[in-house]
Amino acid sequence: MLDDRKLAVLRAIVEDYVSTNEPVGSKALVERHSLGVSPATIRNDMAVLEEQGYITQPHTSAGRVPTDKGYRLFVDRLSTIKPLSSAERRAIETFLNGAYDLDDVVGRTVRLLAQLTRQVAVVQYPSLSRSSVRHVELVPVADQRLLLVLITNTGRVEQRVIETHAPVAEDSVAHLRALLNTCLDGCRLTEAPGAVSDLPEQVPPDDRPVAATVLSVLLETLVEKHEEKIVFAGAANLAHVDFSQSLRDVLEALEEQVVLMRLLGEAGDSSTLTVRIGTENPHEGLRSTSVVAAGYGVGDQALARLGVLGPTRMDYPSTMGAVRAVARYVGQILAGS
Amino acid sequence: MLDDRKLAVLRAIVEDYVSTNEPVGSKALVERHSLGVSPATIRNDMAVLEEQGYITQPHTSAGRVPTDKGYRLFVDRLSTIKPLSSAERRAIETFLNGAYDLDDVVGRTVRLLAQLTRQVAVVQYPSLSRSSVRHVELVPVADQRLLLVLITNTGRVEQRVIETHAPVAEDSVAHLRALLNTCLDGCRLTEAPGAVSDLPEQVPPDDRPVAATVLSVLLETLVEKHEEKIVFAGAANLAHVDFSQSLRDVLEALEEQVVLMRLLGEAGDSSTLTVRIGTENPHEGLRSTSVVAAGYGVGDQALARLGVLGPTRMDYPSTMGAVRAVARYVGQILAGS
DNA sequence: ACTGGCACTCCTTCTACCCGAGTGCCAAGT
DNA sequence: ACTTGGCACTCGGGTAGAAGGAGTGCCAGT
Repeated sequence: MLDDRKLAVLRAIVEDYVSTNEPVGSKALVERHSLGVSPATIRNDMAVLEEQGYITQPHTSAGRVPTDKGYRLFVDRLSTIKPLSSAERRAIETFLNGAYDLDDVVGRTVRLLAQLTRQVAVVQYPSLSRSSVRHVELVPVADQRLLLVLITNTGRVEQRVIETHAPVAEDSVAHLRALLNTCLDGCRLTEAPGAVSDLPEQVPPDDRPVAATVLSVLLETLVEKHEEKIVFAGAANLAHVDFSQSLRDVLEALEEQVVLMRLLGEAGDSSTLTVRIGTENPHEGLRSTSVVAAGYGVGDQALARLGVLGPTRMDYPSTMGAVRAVARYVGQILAGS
Repeated sequence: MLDDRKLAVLRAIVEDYVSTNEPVGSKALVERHSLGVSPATIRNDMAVLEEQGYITQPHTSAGRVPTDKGYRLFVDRLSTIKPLSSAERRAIETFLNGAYDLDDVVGRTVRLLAQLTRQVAVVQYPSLSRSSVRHVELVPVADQRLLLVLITNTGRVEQRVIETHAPVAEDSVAHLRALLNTCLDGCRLTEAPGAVSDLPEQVPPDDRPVAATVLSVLLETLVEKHEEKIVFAGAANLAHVDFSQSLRDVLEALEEQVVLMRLLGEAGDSSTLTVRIGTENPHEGLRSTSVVAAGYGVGDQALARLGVLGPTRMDYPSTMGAVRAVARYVGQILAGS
């Protein structure tokens, strides 16, 4: 029911609208793209496209604007992901290679992605649940306080202060630390609760209350807090876009971790790009924004996701190219460290 | 040259303009404040105030608006810091008490301050240079990689991955770790370079290259990276303000660490409030914003600063009250942990 | 199936205009 | 010497109408 030319028209409309930010009319269309037919013909096609819900006109006597459904079709069938220029590739490399710890990697990534796409970038920290324990450290920092540091194979370092409610001997701490490392070394975090279940039996009775406290904090850190950390950058890029709704809503949404989490979606297959357009979005205030996201990680397994948020009227091919490239590169960086 | 009534007029103008966001005229002024004189008299006073540069009119036949100089006088001599309501005090307590590590304290603080003032909040992490070492941890995370973790008495945890370029034996690592802790425990970070200067001599010749690498990374972490970390929240609160300049400039400035640092100013005496108004600001894009900042820390010594950024047209007494209260409370929290 | 022509719609821009808030100044009053 | 009421003046903002123009839908012809 949509022949090739109608699809070409839709594609042209999306492209023109994205680049000019103005409703596109039939005349402008034939001038800018060599469609080989007259404006009148295009008008007929447009009428059909509109009837089917792919485009709409802001008011009579204005050009057409793609609807969310139109963008969806464009993304699914009419566009190909645009590879980055070599200059951009080089920028990614030089920018990310200087990073020296996970915080730095994530921080650089989010700024890079924002700059590359001129939109808002969102990066989730590698999820704890898919990581495994590389090392557990237990350090007394005061009379009745221990600091628990957990280092994962993804470079993530979690720290928690533990109140012991009673002084703990150095020896006990050292013993407990050794035990923890024995139980947990290399262990997937999801399997951690099982791995430490019989640990209390191995500590002297006197130390059991402390051990229990430490364990409960440890498990809490792993289970409750897991994959909550997420950052964004490039809010300034929103300023020059005029949103139909208030910019405030978008900024508010961005400051809520929970919303950001849902925005990026489930961590699925590492290499898949997800595009969520306008009303497909879970959050109320983001109805006129789109999100392009991808998982990143080591090998096939996605550790977390990153993506870009912008107006529905965005340059999908380029954005998708940037997101994909950055996701891959971050995966490599993480694999190497 | 400015008698009491003229000062009262200026105060009234600032207050009215802040609350209504509209140029205030002589008639409105006598109606809303009991000044006991006629509009004509006020007009004369206004003319003087304008001549002296405290107020200005956007155009002839409009009311008056305070200038930066006017706000300055208001803040310095015409206003008193407004204490928080008890509800607000309670909010601070309940919100900050749940924090369990430094990241969390800082994160909660910045969100709290943003919410309290309905503006953009900025919080600097406790400076490394004024902290002392509580513990140094050195953990092998791969064949040729060590993770260096540095824990300070302010609860800050710094981590760096170190490439050793050669495999290192467990024993050597343990020895080095012990040495580091002996040298550095309780040591002020500023004195760290001296404290470790003779450390290389104490390690076996075979391990000296590794020790040197570790030390150089350690010192680099302490010296170069120090006090760079800073966060902000509440950007959404900027959206409903209409800036004379573009909102984009402000958002851009906020995303640059360096600018944020200079914004808060030097960490001086812990309890002093600094107010920087409009053009007093160091940064180009922030010429129509004001910053209210305070140091926070344990006791008299300021560890770092926090503050609020908003339009010059802000409610200074309340903002100053909130900043002061939060700074004090964060100091208490840090002292206790 | 495509095309040119044409009438129609309706947004946008421009102009002219009025209204009113607010001012500065002045002369008179205290 | 300050304060006050009166008054003319200025200028921005809002409204109404007109002109302009981009774009459409439809129709009849090829």
